[in-house]
Amino acid sequence: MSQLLVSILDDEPEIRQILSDALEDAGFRTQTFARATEFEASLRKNTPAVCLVDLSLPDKDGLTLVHRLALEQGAIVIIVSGRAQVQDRVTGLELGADDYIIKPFDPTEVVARVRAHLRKEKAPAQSQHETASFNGWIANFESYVLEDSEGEQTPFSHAEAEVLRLFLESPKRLISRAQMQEMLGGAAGESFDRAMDVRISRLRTKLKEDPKNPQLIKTIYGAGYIFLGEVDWS
Amino acid sequence: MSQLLVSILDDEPEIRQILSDALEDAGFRTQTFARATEFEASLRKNTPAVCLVDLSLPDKDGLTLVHRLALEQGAIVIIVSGRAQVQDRVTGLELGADDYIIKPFDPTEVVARVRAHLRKEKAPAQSQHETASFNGWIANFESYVLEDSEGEQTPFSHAEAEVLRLFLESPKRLISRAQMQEMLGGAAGESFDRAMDVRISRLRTKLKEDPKNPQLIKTIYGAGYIFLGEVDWS
DNA sequence: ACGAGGCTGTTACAATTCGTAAGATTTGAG
DNA sequence: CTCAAATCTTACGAATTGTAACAGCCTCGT
Repeated sequence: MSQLLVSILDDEPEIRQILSDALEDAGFRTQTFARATEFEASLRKNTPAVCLVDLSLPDKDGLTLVHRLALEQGAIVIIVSGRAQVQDRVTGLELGADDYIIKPFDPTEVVARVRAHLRKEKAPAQSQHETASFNGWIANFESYVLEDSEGEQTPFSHAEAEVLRLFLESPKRLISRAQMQEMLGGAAGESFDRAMDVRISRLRTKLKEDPKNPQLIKTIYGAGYIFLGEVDWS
Repeated sequence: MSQLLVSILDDEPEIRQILSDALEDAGFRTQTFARATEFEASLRKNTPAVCLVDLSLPDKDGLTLVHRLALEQGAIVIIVSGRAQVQDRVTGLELGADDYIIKPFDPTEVVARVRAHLRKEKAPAQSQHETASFNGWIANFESYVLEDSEGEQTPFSHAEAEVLRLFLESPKRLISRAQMQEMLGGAAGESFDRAMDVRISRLRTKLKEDPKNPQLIKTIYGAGYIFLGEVDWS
């Protein structure tokens, strides 16, 4: 159940089918939409890891949609379009798309490109930062020590560090369990979810979170977690 | 503001010139190399932000170079190749390249793609307005907390947030059940109505509404709901 | 080798969320 | 006023998440 979700927005049923089949064969979960309004509705529920969007939509301007998705929500957006002019591609990319694939396309290549973008998101630049401060805390990833505003120090483990780093690298963004699994290289399965629960629980304890009302690590029922906090790497 | 460095590795002088010109016009600094060994030597001194690499090199296997650069060093690598087969592209991307541009290319598009990859690397999140105040209440959609005029805080759930956000985005306007279903991506059917009733009921409780005479969420019998209230997003 | 201690996943159970069902209540037409 | 439809509320249960307890594993120092 925890595979990465790819949303496909295209008005042609055939295209939807081809993309959906190829991506599911490659191990992704997919959602398809024929119209932008449906797609936007789904965004309130699920956060897809990647969005494949056709620009020629019946009910909305695709470019503004891409712009909102990519720049405001930070999603990975790949335009799949029949418009092959260089100018189209350039404006698409400048408005925030991460890639621009021209129809007709080869499904294999689409899958490869989706994977390439996901890989990059997972391993952003050589993370040479080793300490981060947030809301009075200082996390040191060299010494594996967490220091609170009074200077009291608590060590944290490697497993805790993985989760904490994930949160600190993407604050104020919903992180689904599937994304965690992807980024932490967890083996698929039911047990991963429980293990992640436990890791987060232990991390919350060290961060002195009130279990009833956590301030930093928020749970979104049925969706994932959000790390709130003003993070400052140094 | 120091300019970003782009390294270009290609055995054809013309190509090097075209790419270098286009990128420098776009505000980048460039370094060009004809052979892989020179390029590798330069890596020890400078760390380019992006590498444009041709695969058909005289002195080395381009693919292993790409692999080392992208996966081990975490650099942004864009392959620029004359080999247009889908298979070439797929293996290039799978070995770690972030993009694959086919010759002949349009320099404008290359620049746009370079920019797109750089943008993604450094601009992960950008959240829009997250709090709204109305009639003495403050709703915070980051922390999922509702605060009344006395400062008392009540958490609200994700499902409640969806409804509340819908109301706050369209105050003083009739919202029909059909619209809610559309916006919230609910499955059609009788059961959706009941579920929405319950959500609204719970929301009303948290807003301390008098069931007999609600001030904020008004029911329009047979039509839908209206949210009254002076909403102010910030 | 041995045992202490820490780390981590697993299991079992508690707590929370949220939709569904069912009965109560309200609304508005006739 | 009467009644049917629409809506509200409460209670319950399935799914999801939290956490305590346990066990296996690894790393130490002795």
